[in-house]
Amino acid sequence: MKQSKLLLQTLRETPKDADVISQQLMMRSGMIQKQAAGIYSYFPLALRSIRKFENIVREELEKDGCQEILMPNVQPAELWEESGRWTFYGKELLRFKDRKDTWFCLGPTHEEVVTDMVRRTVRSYKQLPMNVFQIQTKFRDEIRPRFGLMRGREFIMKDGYSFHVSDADADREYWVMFNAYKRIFARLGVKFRPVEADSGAIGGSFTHEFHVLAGSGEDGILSCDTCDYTSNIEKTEAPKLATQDHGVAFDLKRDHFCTPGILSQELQAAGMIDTEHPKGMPIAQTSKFFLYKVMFADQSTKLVGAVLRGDHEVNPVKVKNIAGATDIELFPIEEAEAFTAAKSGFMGPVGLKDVQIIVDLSLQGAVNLTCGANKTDYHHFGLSPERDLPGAAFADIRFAAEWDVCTRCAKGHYQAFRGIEVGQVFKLGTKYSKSMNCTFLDEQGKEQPMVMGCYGIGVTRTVAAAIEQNYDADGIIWPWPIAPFQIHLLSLDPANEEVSAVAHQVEKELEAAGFEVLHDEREGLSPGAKFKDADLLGFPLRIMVGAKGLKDGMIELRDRRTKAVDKVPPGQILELVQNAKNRMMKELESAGGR
RNA sequence: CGGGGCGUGGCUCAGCCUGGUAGAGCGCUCGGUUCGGGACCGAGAGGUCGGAGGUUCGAAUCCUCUCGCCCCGACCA
Repeated sequence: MKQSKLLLQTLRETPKDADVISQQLMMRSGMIQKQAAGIYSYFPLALRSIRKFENIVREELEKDGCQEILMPNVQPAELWEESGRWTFYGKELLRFKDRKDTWFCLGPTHEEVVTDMVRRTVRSYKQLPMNVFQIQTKFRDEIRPRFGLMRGREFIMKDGYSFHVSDADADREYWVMFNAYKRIFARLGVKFRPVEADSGAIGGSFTHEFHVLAGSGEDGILSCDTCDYTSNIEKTEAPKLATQDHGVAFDLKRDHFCTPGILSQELQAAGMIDTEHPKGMPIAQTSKFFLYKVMFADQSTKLVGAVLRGDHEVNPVKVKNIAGATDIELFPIEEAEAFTAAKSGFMGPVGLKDVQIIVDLSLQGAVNLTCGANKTDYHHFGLSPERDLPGAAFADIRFAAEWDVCTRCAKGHYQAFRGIEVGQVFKLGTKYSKSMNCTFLDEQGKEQPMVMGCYGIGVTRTVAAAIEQNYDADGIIWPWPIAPFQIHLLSLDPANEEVSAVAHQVEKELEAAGFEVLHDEREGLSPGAKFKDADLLGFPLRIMVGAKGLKDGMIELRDRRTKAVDKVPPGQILELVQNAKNRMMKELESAGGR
């Protein structure tokens, strides 16, 4: 492919509205252009990468018997009304009317359509299980699209759905897909982790997210350094810490400490001074308190108070799940202050009415704690949650932290990573099959709802994530399997006849051997400019043909990642390229996840 | 949706405070000299200054309204 004819404009300067690396590099390298917030055009280079990744996905899914289908982007409201999501899905669902005044939406996901397809086609247990997928453009009208392809409104996604006669069979398929995803991301050549995640209010079901590891990732991940336990920090089980020795329990001393005007936990602890604590309280002997308003599926609400050790962080997702709620928000500060009759910083769990109190596990059995007195500027001392908070539940509601002991193996410690969520496997159960009446006849001739699973991969996000993990100061460093081209061939003196002849010969030879070559034969550009462009585009291998090298009968091969250069006569370049490819593919095998 | 910021040739930005009829660098075209890490000289093309209204003899500049975009907080692949 001749670069002079490629639809491409590289930029020397970073467009000002690009703020993450992948977006900056994809815009500078002419791969994408923004059309509107979160909506991009893909140029040939980008599309080549996307297609390559899609094909990896296809190949691996087809190995497990998944069938590719294509569903409509524009979906009738009827189906969404049936599942109940027309009202529940919020504003991310872009809705509009056609000329006949009928409501439609742009598909943000396809559970409704696929369930409709299957219920109209599958009648018998003999036709199950069934696993179908599509690779298609999705639209979600995100409140705040950002980070280029990482969180667009329009994006390409692989979504797959499976249908089963039983829960057990859905579980079996879940792990089949889990392993298929591991193969897919391993082939991509990126570092990744399958991560246990919060399954939300759907309840009982388990789910894994697949994360590409990158410092810029939006999600926190904790991974045990000894066993396989890896989870989203929203979900990571926090170990119960040993109860600390706070001496012999005494009664609750009300309004014991006065730390006026001091809000932060550390300063408060330091300011809690009495004759026995002239230097203030240790922070682990203080407690902190948060009031949440939780909402349930039937739209009712309730107040929940969370009590934690002063040096721990509350995890609202855990609080929400323990309360059995579908949604949670911090009780607005003014309302909370009115409710407790104390300013922020001095609220506490003692004596509150109509509040469900949940105490973190690490405070179970603790005595002589401090807590807010529900009186501005004052704290109680001597709190014993089990004694002083009747009706309180004890549960794990704190964020696990790096170096906490793993709850699964009790040996290892958590290590922290940042991740970009690129895929998810999820057991749906019968949520859609029941509401949409997607049933089959079992061996007894009895009608049963199908058990469903769903499996997503953000295709465009994955390509962006691969860049987030593979770049340097000069540009992208593509992993071989999804590089737009594998080889960048630079004619440094294209007007020189010998250079041109050799370069075209090399191009032909490599292409004949099955390699993808972009030939930069543009005239009138200095070598330096071509080098800069080549580094920016970041194909794994670069071949340089110049008059200077040919004087000695040599052309050069350079590795984008290591910058190592080999010189050979043109006749040996094919062999050298083949060796380099083999080496890179071998290195990829060790780069993947576990 | 709340808070903050920005809209000026394809890209990055100056000019705005203190109104006087639009500028630089990069990119692009043509000619010439260069040619191994973003070369140089000369000549060009390209902008209703996001949009509408207002103030004024005169608005990129001041006022009002609007649209779009970006960043920080609750959703998600």
